[in-house]
Amino acid sequence: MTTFGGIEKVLREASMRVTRPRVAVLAAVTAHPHADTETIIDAVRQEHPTISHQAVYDSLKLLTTLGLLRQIQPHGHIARYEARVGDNHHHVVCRSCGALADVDCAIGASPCLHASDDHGFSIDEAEVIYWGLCPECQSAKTA
Amino acid sequence: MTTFGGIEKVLREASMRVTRPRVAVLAAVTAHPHADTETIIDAVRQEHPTISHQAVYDSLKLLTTLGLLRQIQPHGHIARYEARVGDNHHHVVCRSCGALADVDCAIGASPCLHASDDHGFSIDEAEVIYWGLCPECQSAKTA
DNA sequence: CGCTTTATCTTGACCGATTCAAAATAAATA
DNA sequence: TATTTATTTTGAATCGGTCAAGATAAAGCG
Repeated sequence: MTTFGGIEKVLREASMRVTRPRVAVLAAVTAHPHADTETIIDAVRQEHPTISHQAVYDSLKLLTTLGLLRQIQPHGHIARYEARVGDNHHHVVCRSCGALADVDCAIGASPCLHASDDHGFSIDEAEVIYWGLCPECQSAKTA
Repeated sequence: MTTFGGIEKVLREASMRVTRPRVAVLAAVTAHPHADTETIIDAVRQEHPTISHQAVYDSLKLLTTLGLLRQIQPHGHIARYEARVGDNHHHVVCRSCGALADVDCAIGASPCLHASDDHGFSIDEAEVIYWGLCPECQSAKTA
């Protein structure tokens, strides 16, 4: 299986063990884009009821570090994860209900990647979050 | 005093009372850009030792809502505040130590404000966070 | 200016996402 | 299959931040 082979290779190259929790967490996030940690824990336990929440937290952190997952955490909301990585896309977040959707940046492949004055920082990523109201909350307000 | 008059006017226009905690919090954030809540509490208490942490939390939230303050909260870091608002600037955050600096966007006044596909959201703000390493952490790594 | 109303503050308990730590388990290697 | 040690399990702890009830003080009025 592609997903399987992918994670195995990445883990081994990083000298990390290929464990059930790690594989299950990657699968769960792939199946549930933008899910929060609790949702992922539940999804993982559908298949493997004995996996602890701690193992899920650890796996999420490791997979994020290795670049297999990406963490999204808008102000005032808990962490969410997605398996769509490396394509430089961004997110719209609803101020009212926290709904989240993917957006490709209007500018192109590397939007805003260069700051006008980087203060000596070596920048490797530009993260963009668009804030607004989702369609549901808009109509709820006018109603 | 400009700051004073400014906050009074904004609060009254919003039908909010002008209270000591609110004025003190705005002054503290102005004096300590990018400070976290605890730092602001300490600063406020230098002048007004009896102000509670709750009042500071409430004031920060209110002033942020009214647009007098802006909250910055990069992943894995606690909330910080700044009084520089309305000029559409962004931030660089150090992945290693959490250091934070202001950046004006390279693109111009309204960087990336228009998403390619907004999924029906009405977008009012595009927030950009540049991730990287600050000068200190860069030299620490090579050393 | 003192009185009334009620928004705001103080106090102190509480919450929930995440982390820590120690003992138990299982992946990798020989 | 046995050994090593990275990972996981378990369960407590941490810590920003929030909630709630009673006390206080801004704002408006006589």
